[in-house]
Amino acid sequence: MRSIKELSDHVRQQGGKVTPQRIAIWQALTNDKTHPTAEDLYARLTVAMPTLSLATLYHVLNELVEWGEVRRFDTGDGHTHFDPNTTPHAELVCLRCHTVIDAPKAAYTAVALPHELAGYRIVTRSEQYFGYCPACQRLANAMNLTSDERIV
Amino acid sequence: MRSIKELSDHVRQQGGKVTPQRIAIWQALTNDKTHPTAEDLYARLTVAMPTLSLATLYHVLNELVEWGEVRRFDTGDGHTHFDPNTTPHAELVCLRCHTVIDAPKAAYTAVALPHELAGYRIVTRSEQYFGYCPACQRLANAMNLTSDERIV
DNA sequence: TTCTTTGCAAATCGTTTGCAGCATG
DNA sequence: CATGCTGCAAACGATTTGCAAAGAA
Repeated sequence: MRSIKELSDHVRQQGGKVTPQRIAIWQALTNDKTHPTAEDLYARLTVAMPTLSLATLYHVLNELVEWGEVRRFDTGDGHTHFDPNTTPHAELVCLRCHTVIDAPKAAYTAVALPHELAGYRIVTRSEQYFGYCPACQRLANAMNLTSDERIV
Repeated sequence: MRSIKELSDHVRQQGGKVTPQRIAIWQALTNDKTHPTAEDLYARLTVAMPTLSLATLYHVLNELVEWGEVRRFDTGDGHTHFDPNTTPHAELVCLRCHTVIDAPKAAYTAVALPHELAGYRIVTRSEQYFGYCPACQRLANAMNLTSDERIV
């Protein structure tokens, strides 16, 4: 995601207005590596800005996604997650408990982002690895043990 | 996604049952490259199996995702899309109209899928490019022209 | 027979929308 | 001041859940 200053310029260029709500949301996302949901951000933001509405938050998030400043992705937990980190990296998502962390650098494609693909003007790229986290693997093992015991 | 036969074996190994509904859904997904939503699949399936319920479809889709046989992803249109294609490829998603197509082969990471990353047992990987499709670019251009005319 | 799965319908809940008042440029 | 933005609350709609009946193994 670009800086608050650059985003402000971008909004004004589009004939839009730089409001305290937009700035607050942009600030909350800056350097955020927690892959927050809208609810996560709302909880954080309302501490300092109690009147902020979820509707406004969604509106600002959606425009950031359309601008390619933030990526939106799905972990299977029924909540949409957002990530302002558009630098080369990949996420690691657990297929059972749906937690997300950034994948080790070695796992990410070093291929440069093309400007154009099949006539599409490319803005950003997203990469996710899906598997089972250490905790869920232990859980699965424990369940197998139980099944074995039942056989005995 | 693995073959119907392999999936049948997998279900039985887990102590599950191979039902006509599961088979029908597996068949519908086999070789599907359209990135269907649950509703898309439901419409297709109920032609031959009118009593199939959406609840069952969602249940079967969710278990396929948990097994790593199918990937679930989000295009921003409010519908979850599914893809049984777990071979190396990437999707191209329009940030404005939310359509999805497979990206050209050249755009996909040639990096082999690791079996393990940060303690996670890796099952599958997903890669998406986000940008603006030709039609939405034309739309944006048309809108800019209108603005210019307004200045005159 | 046993235990999983199905189907129906209702419930859930994340997200969007409409509109009147407000604030930015 | 003109227009875009906000907040509220209601609407929406995709997905999930509970439970009784059905059917694999």
